[in-house]
Amino acid sequence: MVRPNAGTKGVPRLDRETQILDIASEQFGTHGFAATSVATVADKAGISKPLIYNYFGSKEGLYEACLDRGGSLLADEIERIARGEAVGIERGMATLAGMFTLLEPQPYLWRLFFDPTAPSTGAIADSIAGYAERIGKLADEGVTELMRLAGNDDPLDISAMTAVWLGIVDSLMNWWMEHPEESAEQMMQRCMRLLTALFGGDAE
Amino acid sequence: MVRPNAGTKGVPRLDRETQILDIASEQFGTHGFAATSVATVADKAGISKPLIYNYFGSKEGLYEACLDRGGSLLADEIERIARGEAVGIERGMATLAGMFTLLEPQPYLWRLFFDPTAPSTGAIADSIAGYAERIGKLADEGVTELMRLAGNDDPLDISAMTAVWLGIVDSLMNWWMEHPEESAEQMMQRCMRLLTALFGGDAE
DNA sequence: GACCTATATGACCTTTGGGTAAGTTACCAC
DNA sequence: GTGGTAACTTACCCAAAGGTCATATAGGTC
Repeated sequence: MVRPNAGTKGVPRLDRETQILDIASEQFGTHGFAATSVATVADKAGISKPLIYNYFGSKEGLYEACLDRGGSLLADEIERIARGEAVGIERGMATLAGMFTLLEPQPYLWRLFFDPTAPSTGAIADSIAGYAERIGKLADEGVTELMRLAGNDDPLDISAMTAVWLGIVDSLMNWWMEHPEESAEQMMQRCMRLLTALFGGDAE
Repeated sequence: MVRPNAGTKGVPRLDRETQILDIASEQFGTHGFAATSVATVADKAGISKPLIYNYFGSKEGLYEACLDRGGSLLADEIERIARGEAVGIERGMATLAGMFTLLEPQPYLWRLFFDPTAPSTGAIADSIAGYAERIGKLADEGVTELMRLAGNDDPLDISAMTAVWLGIVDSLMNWWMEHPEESAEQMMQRCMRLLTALFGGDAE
């Protein structure tokens, strides 16, 4: 039968891989791992399924490549902010600002690391755990410092507060994805206003 | 072939339905809608798949029945608390206390309403939206009042703050499910300590 | 021109899960 | 005793999705 582009020197592999990962990241990040099919990614990339399997080995391999690409961006940025001088809530706001800016062109990137339908064992789980550890470690540091300032060093309290902080970030990201017309700058200003509403003027 | 319980007057239908919903709620709430199969629910209930389809019509019908049963519990409790006199953060803490108590025997109930793998159109989506509206409406009332006290009546800010509040609740529920040894009372005390850590003594 | 490799495809296989067909029989009413 | 119904089952169907097989050929090297 006719095979449209078989036997062609098409797109160089590295370019094609980047294109595939752009589309796959958006699909996985928007719909979740389980609800995204390799066939859909291939369709949207204008290629065939076997090519994706040739390059990435499996659906999990594809997801892992997406994580590796996006995770470095995310974790590097959060680590960069953590090296700053901000502490406590100020550090939290700085982290949010950096993430809004980073994620503005690709807000779905966040969801790659917080997807309940991603595999919970194997390479993907290990990769997610690795990035979550990097991200959570910094969150934990920031939270531990804030809790220490408040005189609380209970490990379970710190763990719960870290979970709450990540839950706040997650809900803001989700709200933002439901309001894509809001810019990163507007989101940051909104966060400052919410902070002020909660703490009054001393958040300044 | 042998059909073990075919042709028996087994369990009265209402009793069997309750049993099925207990198991289905736990499976859906623990694994999510998509990752829960009707076959698994049947296995754990010790019955066959066709019986579930006979009683509930479809997988979506089964989920909807779970939502209807659990949603009334959740929404009724939150509405009961909302009729109290507490305002602002005090009301939020009262809501948490009520929910911890309600959910202690069945923490997965929360997840039925916050499952990204549940269908986003059709009857289930409508049902979830209905309960989410009841729950979110109360959250929105509480948040609107808090924001008004702070001098902020921007609708988008209120919407974002409501999302943050629900994100906090969601992250606490998830943390709790990862620490099932903690009692509802301990969770409430922990929340008070986290609150104190953030606001200092005036949260008392 | 021959050979090799890179880039690519349609067709196919297998498994899984939503759902149904056809059938069984205990219990109850008449 | 007969008929009807409720509660129930095994076997089966179909579609979808993960993944593979066999094949095509443009372009580059020798």
